[in-house]
Amino acid sequence: MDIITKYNTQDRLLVAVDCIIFGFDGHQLKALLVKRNIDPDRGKWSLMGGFVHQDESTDEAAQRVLHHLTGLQTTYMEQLYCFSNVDRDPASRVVSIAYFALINIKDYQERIHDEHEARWFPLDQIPDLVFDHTEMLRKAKERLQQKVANQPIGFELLPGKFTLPQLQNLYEAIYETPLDKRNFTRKILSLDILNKLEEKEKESSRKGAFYYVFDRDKFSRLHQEGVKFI
Amino acid sequence: MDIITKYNTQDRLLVAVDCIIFGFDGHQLKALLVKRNIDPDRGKWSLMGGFVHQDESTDEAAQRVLHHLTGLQTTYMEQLYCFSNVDRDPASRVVSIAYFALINIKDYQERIHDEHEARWFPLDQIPDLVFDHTEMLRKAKERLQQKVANQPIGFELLPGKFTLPQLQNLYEAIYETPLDKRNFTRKILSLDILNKLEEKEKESSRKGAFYYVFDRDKFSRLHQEGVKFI
DNA sequence: TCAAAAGTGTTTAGGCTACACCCATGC
DNA sequence: GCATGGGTGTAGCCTAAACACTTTTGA
Repeated sequence: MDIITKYNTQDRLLVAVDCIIFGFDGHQLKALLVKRNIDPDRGKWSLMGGFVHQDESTDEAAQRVLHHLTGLQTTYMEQLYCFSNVDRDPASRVVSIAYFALINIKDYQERIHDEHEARWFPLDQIPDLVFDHTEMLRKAKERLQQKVANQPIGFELLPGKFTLPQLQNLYEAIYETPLDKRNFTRKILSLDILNKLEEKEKESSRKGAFYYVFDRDKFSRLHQEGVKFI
Repeated sequence: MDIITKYNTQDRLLVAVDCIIFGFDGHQLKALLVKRNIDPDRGKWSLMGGFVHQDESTDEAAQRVLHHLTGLQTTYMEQLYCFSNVDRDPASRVVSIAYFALINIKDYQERIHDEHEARWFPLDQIPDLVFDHTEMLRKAKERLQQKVANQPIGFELLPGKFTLPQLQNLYEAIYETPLDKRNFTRKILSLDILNKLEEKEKESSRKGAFYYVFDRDKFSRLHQEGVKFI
């Protein structure tokens, strides 16, 4: 069978991307959802998604979709899983590649609300979602937990400078479990990937907490993979 | 925009699956490759793959492809990653979902050789592969290493009964590093997921090594996820 | 009797966990 | 001066790593 026969007789499918966008407001881990504006299921909450074009990779499609929603270009983004049940979208056969993104919620909160009917939902208050998006979100949360334990991606969810209590809150939110303050501090600082600033954050306490910044150079001097974070 | 307009104006893409099939012969970890029999790159070594049909999920497509090659139905199989670079297949735009499978090499070795131009290659002697299949294999190996440390999937690569030295060989092959025999034995046995048989394997030593079998019931009494194996 | 692989315990070091009090500051 | 959250040290436990000799048996 030659190439024309083989390739041309095959089924062609709609391919989509859906983005699970996580943000952290200092207390809660949240996901960004939009109101779906096409049928079927118009008006239900949904992950942000879109179809993959002929001339772009799924990574590029996911970046395009995220950029369209948030204006962000260089967010941390990672492919999650391909969802392909035949009847996952009742309107048509659509294979969807799910991506998850981590963004710093503060910087983009307002812009998002202005431009789209989008809202941040705490992970324990997610509404019913269209199709298999609930499953996608569940899987994304799982992956985030795994990932954050071994790679310094948690910092993507925080502003450039952050306090140790904020960082601990983030890890507690991701793991859904309280952590010991002294053990947490010791372990993070012992990795030697943070730089302490002179400046203090004074909004959430009278004493104030020192700001730290993540030092990518220091980190890259560790093993690229496999460093245990928490 | 209504559903007809939205869905019908989208690009439709060829979607394929490619299977990274791992086997273990008691000493080496191997991958099953086939000679590609269509253009482009006819005659080059390749992962086993095929196009996804309109009426099947990618999981089903991967099972179909694996079954076609090996006759196996119920192998351990897991989705690996979606590869979607626009020019990954020079003949046409094809999005490929890669799967990796673990099979017991001994039971199926002859059948495979008879029916297809397929061969087992040790992982350190993989030939040039078509398209991005080298990258797929690299990623599969990485995933196997991660996975086998936390879940008892290594047993899928062994016959139903196996000796501790065989099991250790397997882990050494996957991790590409020697392990201490005493520490290995103690750790595996302490998990209490193996049953020792009376019978000994006598081919590879004069003394003989006791056979063990993996006990799925005992295992499922442990946490479903998150047990550290090695 | 020798060669070749199987089987078996102990010691040590490092990391993880649990735990409670003082500090700095704004009101 | 008091309420609030920030910051700090130690001791016990457990797990992981290092390490060498004896056993079995076929040739």
